[in-house]
Amino acid sequence: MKSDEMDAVFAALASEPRRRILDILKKEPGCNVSRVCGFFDIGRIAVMKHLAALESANLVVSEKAGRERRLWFNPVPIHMIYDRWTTEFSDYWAGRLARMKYRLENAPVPLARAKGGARG
Amino acid sequence: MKSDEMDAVFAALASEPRRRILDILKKEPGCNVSRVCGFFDIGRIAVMKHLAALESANLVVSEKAGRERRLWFNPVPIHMIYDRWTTEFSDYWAGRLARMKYRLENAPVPLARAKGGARG
DNA sequence: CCGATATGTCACCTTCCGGTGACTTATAAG
DNA sequence: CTTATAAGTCACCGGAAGGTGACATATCGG
Repeated sequence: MKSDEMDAVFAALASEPRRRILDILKKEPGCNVSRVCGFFDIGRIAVMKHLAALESANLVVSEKAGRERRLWFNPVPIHMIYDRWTTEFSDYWAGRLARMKYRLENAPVPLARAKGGARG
Repeated sequence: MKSDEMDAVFAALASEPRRRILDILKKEPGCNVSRVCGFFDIGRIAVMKHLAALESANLVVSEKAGRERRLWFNPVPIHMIYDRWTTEFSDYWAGRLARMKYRLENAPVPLARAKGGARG
């Protein structure tokens, strides 16, 4: 997966309405654009732009059926990221994570550990 | 994990320079801002803005040590998303994925099945 | 103190994003 | 044909993102 493809996927996911669209398409696979619009207060053009972002990230695929466009959620890009994370962060997931969580969540800005005690 | 926290995490990850910063901090935990800047062609202010985005997503934590600011990668938000995906997409990961991959990767825009075949 | 280094802050610019309305095209239905 | 519906395209606007330089602040070293 190339870097700009990752950009597109993460950017697409970085928006609550777009994540919601994915939920809708999971529940109603093959529904059309108007149907998706029905779940939102924003206008149709805005929804179509969100769909365009999702399609360019390959998180949504569509096919034209008559005058409608039918939409499906595509889990493949998310699965690829998931797989990558499995290997990329396996060290952290096992054991090292506990220490990090201690360091990071309990001691946000603990000034104390400056340099070698060279304080003056 | 709240929705706007997700927004922040995904938005932070939707940028190659910011993902690269995470890689740097994994390899050099505790390094300072200038050190990170050394890996980039863009200016220091731009790097600091990227760091601010990462910190606001809680993907990076820092502590002030003298005149320096030391930086660490925080895997916790990624781990939370990973865990969520495990449950959220487990249906797709198992079996249903194969069918989707067929449908989606071999037939990107298969206009052919529009009206004739009544999809299912 | 004084100079050098590391970082923080501010104003500014350009580009992209998310939203809008107006209009066009394509299909369905009569 | 006509009319209604689904979708696509275009221009526009406000605000946020990503970059810059100039300047301010804090710390280290002598």
